[in-house]
Amino acid sequence: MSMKYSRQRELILDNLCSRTDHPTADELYIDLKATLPNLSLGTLYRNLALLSENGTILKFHCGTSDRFDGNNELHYHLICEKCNRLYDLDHDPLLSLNNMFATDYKGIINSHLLVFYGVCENCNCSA
Amino acid sequence: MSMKYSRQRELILDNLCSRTDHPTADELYIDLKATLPNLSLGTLYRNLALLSENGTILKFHCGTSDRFDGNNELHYHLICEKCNRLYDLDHDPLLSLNNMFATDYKGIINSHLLVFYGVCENCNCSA
DNA sequence: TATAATAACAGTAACGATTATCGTTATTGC
DNA sequence: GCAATAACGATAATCGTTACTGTTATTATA
Repeated sequence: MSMKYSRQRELILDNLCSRTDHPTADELYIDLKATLPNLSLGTLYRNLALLSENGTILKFHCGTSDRFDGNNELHYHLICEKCNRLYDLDHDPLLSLNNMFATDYKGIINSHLLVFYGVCENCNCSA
Repeated sequence: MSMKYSRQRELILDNLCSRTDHPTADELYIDLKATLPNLSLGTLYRNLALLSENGTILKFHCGTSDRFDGNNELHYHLICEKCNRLYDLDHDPLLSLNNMFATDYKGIINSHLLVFYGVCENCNCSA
């Protein structure tokens, strides 16, 4: 089942890659309505699933819903415990973590997910 | 609103702490039905929420549902990409990660979640 | 140990994010 | 062009979780 081109998928990916706020499906949907007034929420979900399954984008669960990231390179996140937003953290990828845990492990370690919990700069300053 | 004792909560916690398979609410429910035939699913969810909010247990999202861990100390997990099970990894807590990322960060970092993706020992051996 | 206050319960309805279905439309290879 | 089929829009269904309601159990106090 090879992929066929679709304008909807292209615009979904464009939109996601142009932003760094890790939107939910619904947040993307609202924004995409401007350029694709007839876009169906089902189409959005289907394409987000396709794109995350083939590794083009990242998907992870945050609060009650999924959030998406157009940057599929290994990087780290902070979830603010006050405002529940999700932020990128600027740090080199720690590939050594995989090796560190692979020692003495009889399975295979391919990748990792590292999320920090705390208070973001905004919430910390305005507190 | 102080907590009152309840037999249901005690048995829920006992059950969760006695196992290492990180059950979903539903998996716990099935097991608890043996000792608490009248247990309501709402009661189970309410108590799991209470226990995770006060730090007695850990809750995290995995696949389509939440999974719970009776071990609330900092430790790490592996999600097997073949069988989708969740395993504990035996490794010292990396408190230095918090410090490493806190440098130059103007917010606050309290804790972290580190999950590895790969293939578990079982799936790797039987492949 | 009776009583009053209220946390917790069982049962069930509601919610909401996501997925599946279905008839139609668009893309692609021949 | 044309046939095959991936993708679409619209909408119904799913399912994990939460909220509601009247009742029961715990706890502190008299």
